[in-house]
Formats: sequence, structure tokens, C-alpha cells
Amino acid sequence: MPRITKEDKARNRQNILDAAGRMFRSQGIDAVGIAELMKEAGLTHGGFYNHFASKSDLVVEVYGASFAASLGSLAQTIEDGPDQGGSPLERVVVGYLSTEHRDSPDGGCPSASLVTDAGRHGEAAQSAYAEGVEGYLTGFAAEFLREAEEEGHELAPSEARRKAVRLLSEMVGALMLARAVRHVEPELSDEILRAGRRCAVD
Amino acid sequence: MPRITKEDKARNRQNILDAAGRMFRSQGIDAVGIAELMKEAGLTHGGFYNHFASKSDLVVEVYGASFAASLGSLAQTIEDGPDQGGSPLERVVVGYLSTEHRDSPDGGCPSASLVTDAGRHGEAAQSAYAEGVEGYLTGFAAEFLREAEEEGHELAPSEARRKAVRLLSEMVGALMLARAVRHVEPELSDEILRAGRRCAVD
DNA sequence: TGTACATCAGTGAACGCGCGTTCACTGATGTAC
DNA sequence: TGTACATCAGTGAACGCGCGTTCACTGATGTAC
Repeated sequence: MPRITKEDKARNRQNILDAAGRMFRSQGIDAVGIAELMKEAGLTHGGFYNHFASKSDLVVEVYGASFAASLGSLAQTIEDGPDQGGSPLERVVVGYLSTEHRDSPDGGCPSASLVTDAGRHGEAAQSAYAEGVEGYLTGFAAEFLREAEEEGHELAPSEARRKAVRLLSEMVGALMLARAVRHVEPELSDEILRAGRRCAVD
Repeated sequence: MPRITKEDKARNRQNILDAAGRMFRSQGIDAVGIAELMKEAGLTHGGFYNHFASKSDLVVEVYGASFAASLGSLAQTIEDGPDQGGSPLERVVVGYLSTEHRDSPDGGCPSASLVTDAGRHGEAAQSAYAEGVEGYLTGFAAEFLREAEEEGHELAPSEARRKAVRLLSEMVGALMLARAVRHVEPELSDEILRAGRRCAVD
């Protein structure tokens, strides 16, 4: 059957990246094997090295791609008009700490699902992770400033930044805790999400 | 050389548990092999199964032991008189979000270092994790109530509980984020800790 | 208390297994004329 | 545009390796008399 079109090769590469993004986030990087990953992408394992030099290489690319997608959907949530009321950041928090996001990490925020793996897969992966976190913080801080200006409050940039850091910390912490206890203590899991949603933008 | 005293066997078992507690927290459960673990405990790998039926069994016991130790030192931090000022919970937060705690996960809070592993090592481990989290929440909520009463504020138990959940979420999230970016963005890492320390008991 | 024997913790080689990675092979695509 | 050949993506067997676990063996301890 091979050889394949250039476009097909590019599509295959993207399929591998997408599958890895989903599987890494839901199962953890080390729990996903190359063979399993390639099968999910519709290929056999041997071809992996036609696209990536190593699993480590893939990991770095996945961090970049996952954060890019995640920051994109964050921006969209902020820009979307206030359909069901609440400020943009309130909508972000409500979506972030929703049962849907908790229950499907595969398409969710890499800040949370890849936080532990970031420290264990080399400097390049860690840099990609840090860059993604910085993206979240920048977005949040800008939105805090925008909301303050709109409402006529005084808000120093350094204070907006601090609020952004706190908001991300709480969102990531609540989401991870909620996920960790979900199967054995569903009520505790829901309670954690609820408490975070209720007051996370104070 | 074998056979060994009952007391020696008990001590060996404890050594394995201690080594596992340290190594699991700093490296992650899956990254620690039985051979490496037993070497750290001063034994050879074959003897592991004289103490534990399987690695999974050990994992469950480590969750229990780590949380017990962690909750104990938490209680002590709360009880210790206000040496350098600040309320007991402020002291807890300052210690929790210190660079020392960030840089030595091996003796630190299992809520943070074992949160990801909890979801991936069976129901028993997850239950032990949830129980530990519940212990943290109960301790925090009681302290919020105590402080409110001392200062003459009104505080409903449900509100104290909510504050406890939020506090733990933020502490865990900040600690994990700070650890994840520590080696590539030390300033960002410090900033995350600082922001959490500054206002985590609001 | 003293003796004889059974017990069993520690040892380290060995097991099966799944991992990341390599490789010879295939054959349709890309390219040079 | 048509033809001949080189390229190279996909395939699946095979590699070395480290993992969790098992096992035969040793010999000091625990126990029964």
C-alpha cells in the first residue's frame, strides 16, 4: 500500500499528535505506549519514527499543541457574549470546574492533567508547560484589568497578576482534587467543584 | 545470615514503607521499581513479598501512612503557639507554600504529590487518598470555626467547610504548579508560592 | 533450662511481559529526463 | 506529457531492557519437648 501522499503523511502526523494529546491527558504520559498510541491514530507502531525522533520529542510537541488548543478555547469563552449572565471570567471558572470538564480530561486543560508529568519528562517539556501556564496567567490578568476598568475600579497590574495566579492555582487544584476522588467519593468530588465555582472569582 | 528477629522484620517492613513514602512522593509511584525501593530500604528485591502481597498493596499502605504523618504534622503546626505571629492557619499556609516544601516533596503533603497517582492505582488507593483529603478538610474547617469564634465572628459550619475546600484547592494547586515550573522558570515558581502565601487565608 | 527440629526472612537468579526502538521489506508516490 | 527510477511512509517481526513477580536455597530464630 505505501508509499503515501504528502498530504496523507501530514494528516497521519496530526492524527498521532491528536491521539497523544487525548491519551496523555486522560491516562498520563507514561501509561500510554507507542503501539497503543499508533493504533488509536489508525497506524502500526513501527511508523511512529517516521514522524517523531522519539517519544520525548512527541511529548514536547503535545505540550505545545495542547496548550495552544486550550488557550484558544479559553479566549473564545472570554470573547463569547455573556449568554447566560456572569462576567467572562465567571464563565471560564464555571466551565472549568464543571462536571463535564472533570469527567473528560482528554480534551481539557493541560495545566491540570499534565502538571505532574511536566516535572518528569525533561527540560523541553517543562518549558513548554511553563509557557502554557504563563499564557493562562497573562490571559487572566488582562481580563481582570479589563473588568476592573469597565466597572471603574482601581486595579494595579501587579494586583491583577496576583489575582490571576491565585485563580489558576485554585482552578487547577480543585479540578485535580475533584478528579482524584471522583470514583470513590463522588459527593466530595462535586463539593470541591461547587466550592470552587461559587467563589473562585472573588 | 537469615533468619531474622521478629523485631528486625518489623523494622525492615517499616523501612520499606518509609522509603516508599519518600520515593513515591518525589518520583511518582510508577517511576519507582521494587528493586530500587528495596535497595533504598537496605534489602534485596526478592524479600519484598515477605512483607507485601504486591506493589498495589504497598501503595495502599503508603497512602495511609503518608497521610497519617502529614495530618499529624499539620495538627502540630496548628497547635504550636503563634511564635512568629499570624493565626495558626496562616502558619500552615506559609509552611505549605514555602520553598522548602516545594523543593522536598519526599516528606511533604501527599494530597499534592500523590493526587495524580490516586486516580491510577485502584479503588483502595483512591479511597485512602480521599480519606486523607477529608482529614485535611475537617482539620481546616474546625480551625476556621475556632478562629471565627475566637474573634467573635459569625461563621456557619457549611461556610467554614467551603472555606476549607477552597483553601486546600488553592494550596494544592499552587504547590503543584510551583513544582512543575521550578527548574525552568524559578521566578514564576516563586511568584506562584508568594501569591498563594500572601492571600490564601482571606 | 537445654536440645532438636521446623519455620521463614533474606538472597539473587530467573520468569514472562510490555516497553521504546530498530530494521528489512514493500510498493505507491515523487521526480528527473 | 510520458516514462523509468529513486524515494520513503507504512508494516510487523525482532531487539535489548527493566519491570513485577516467583522460586530454590540458606541458615539463624522460634518452638516443642
